Amino acid sequence: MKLKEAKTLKDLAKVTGFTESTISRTLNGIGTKYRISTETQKKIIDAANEANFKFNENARGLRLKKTMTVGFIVPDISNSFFAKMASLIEREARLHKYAVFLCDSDNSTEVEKASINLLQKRKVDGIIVCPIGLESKHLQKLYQETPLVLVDRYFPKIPLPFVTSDDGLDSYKVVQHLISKGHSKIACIQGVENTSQNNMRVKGYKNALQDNGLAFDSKFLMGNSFSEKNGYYAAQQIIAMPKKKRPTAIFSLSSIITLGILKSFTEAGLKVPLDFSIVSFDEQEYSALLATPLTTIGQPKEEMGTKAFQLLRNQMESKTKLHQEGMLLPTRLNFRDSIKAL
Amino acid sequence: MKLKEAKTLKDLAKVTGFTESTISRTLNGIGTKYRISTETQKKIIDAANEANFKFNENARGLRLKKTMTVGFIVPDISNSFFAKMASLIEREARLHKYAVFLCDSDNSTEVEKASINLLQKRKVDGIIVCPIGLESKHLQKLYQETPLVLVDRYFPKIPLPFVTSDDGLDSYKVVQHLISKGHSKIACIQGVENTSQNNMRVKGYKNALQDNGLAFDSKFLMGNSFSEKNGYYAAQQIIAMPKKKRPTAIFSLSSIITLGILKSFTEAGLKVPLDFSIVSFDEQEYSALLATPLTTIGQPKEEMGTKAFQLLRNQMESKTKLHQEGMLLPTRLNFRDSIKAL
DNA sequence: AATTGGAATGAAATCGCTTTTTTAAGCAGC
DNA sequence: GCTGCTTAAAAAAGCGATTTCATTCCAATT
Repeated sequence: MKLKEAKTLKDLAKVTGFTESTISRTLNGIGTKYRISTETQKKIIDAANEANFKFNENARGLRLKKTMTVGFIVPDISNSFFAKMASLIEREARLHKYAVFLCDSDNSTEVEKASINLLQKRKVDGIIVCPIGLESKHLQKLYQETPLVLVDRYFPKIPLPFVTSDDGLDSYKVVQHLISKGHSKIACIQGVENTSQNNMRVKGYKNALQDNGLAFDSKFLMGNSFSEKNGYYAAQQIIAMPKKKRPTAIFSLSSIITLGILKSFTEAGLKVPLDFSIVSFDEQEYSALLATPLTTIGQPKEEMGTKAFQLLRNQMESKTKLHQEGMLLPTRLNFRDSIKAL
Repeated sequence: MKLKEAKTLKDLAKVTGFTESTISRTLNGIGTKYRISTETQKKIIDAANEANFKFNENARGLRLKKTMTVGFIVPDISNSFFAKMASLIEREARLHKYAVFLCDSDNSTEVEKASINLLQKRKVDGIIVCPIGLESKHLQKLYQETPLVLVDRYFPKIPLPFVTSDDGLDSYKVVQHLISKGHSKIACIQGVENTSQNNMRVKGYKNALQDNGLAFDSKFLMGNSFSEKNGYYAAQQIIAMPKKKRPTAIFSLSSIITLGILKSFTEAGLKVPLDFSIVSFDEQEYSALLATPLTTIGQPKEEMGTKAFQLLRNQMESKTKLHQEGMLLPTRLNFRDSIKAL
């Protein structure tokens, strides 16, 4: 065996004449602790460098029962909201020597479950999941076995650690703002009903109406998914309403929905805020550059990613379950030109 | 040991009274081939289900020398261009039972190298990388050892498999279009110089100028990174030029750069296409909805992701190196209102 | 002279799985 | 009664690490 071909500790042992244990200790930096002479250590380290030796992390993981890997499950990684979070989770993981498995649950609870299964088979040390949000049993079960943190969406009544933004507050504020500008017929185009984030936003919307003496009109709470199509069709419905009865303002619960709404308006030749005022959740790089700069509620995606990994790391490294409720980070309101005073 | 606590083959062996080999064979679906009686198999399968048994894929990977994992290295996952590709790579991988390690190289060749190292230690079966693009030696070395496919950026003179888009053609066409509309002073705001994609685009730009009898003016080839800042500052420079000498049209080599340009214009109170005509690389969901709907050259990101994984799978499963040059997929020109006829 | 103790390594078990090699039992054939 | 063939399953080796427990050598102590 030539030195340059040494791929494993065994190979290195054969070539250098020392045993696997000695080499393992040396390369793991605990040689001195085990009284391996400086001379021997130098020989081993030189040989390892020469051979461009790399540990097999799978074998280590097997032996150590710690793989230094985590999983991140998202509904749709092509959505820039999740991509931004992924970016910071990956970075944080990298800085702490963890590798990240990316799983796209494709907006399906079934795929989400399959992804969890996959990650467990791979013995990840922890999992961050942005759940679809309609079911939680499988997540509770998961939490019995593996460190877990939820991001963005969570389950208010279920004790699982989470990091998300406190969407209700600015939802309330922005709807109040619309009202103060003279709007009384305000539509809300929502995403997936009964998910935590949707609920918080809708609650803010309803409370603002109520506190200002406006009746909630269920016709004006529209839509059913965080998709462009949803916004597109809801906007068409709104356009089709009799002019006197239709809303003058729209509160859109996600940037993707907003794109659909805007597309619909563009096709119909309608202008913002001339024909409709718009407020949208989720600030994007382009929000200020659209035909009409949008008033938005921005979420701290980056911070959410960072914090989520930190919470996960706490669990992974302390081996204790966190029974804290989780973290609610503040959102940020960006006022722009998409609101008309009536 | 209780059945429900059985986590390993050994545990299952203890509980059922059969040996690990028999159980392994049964659960891997090759029991019959090894003449394990139907009765025994049923007992084993029932026990495994009852225990909710999951194979340890790390141990399997170690033994089989095949981990069913791949790595995907991108310069910046928060960039929606790469996120879209990631989405399809993940999907394709999932359908073929591979798990995906996501590595963000943070636009740094050093991190790219570290990521490769990490993936090799984890014994991935293959790697897809969108390289930073200035260095290729480490990739050539990698290709000696691991199946590899490059996406988006590649190295024209180096025989590594790649999938990318043929950006020169539409670059040429769109610049020609600008010229036909009367523009003769056309700036090009580029990304990272000497990367394949940048080169192709610039080449298209220069060729179009030349073929139309226009001299290439190096003052008009500006910028140095695929970032918003780059677009922002380049646009400021353009604005600062004496009005008679400054370009009337801008060819931006990425959507991120374009956002910077638009921000700059907005701040200066300049309008597209009134003050400047713009053409941008990379179609986005919002391209048609901006203050002025943009003329763009769209790349087939999804197809690139899919094809990249397919090419990788070919290598992983045939164990033969591909010495084909790679794939160049066509781009798509979307004409919109951001060009003024002079 | 025998024992002790520290320094420098080595041997062997183990992690959870797959696979090659063996074994054991039952029955047919001579 | 022995050989030889099936059938059914067990035993053991090995993947590449880590770690507990030994071993060897030699100087110092009793």
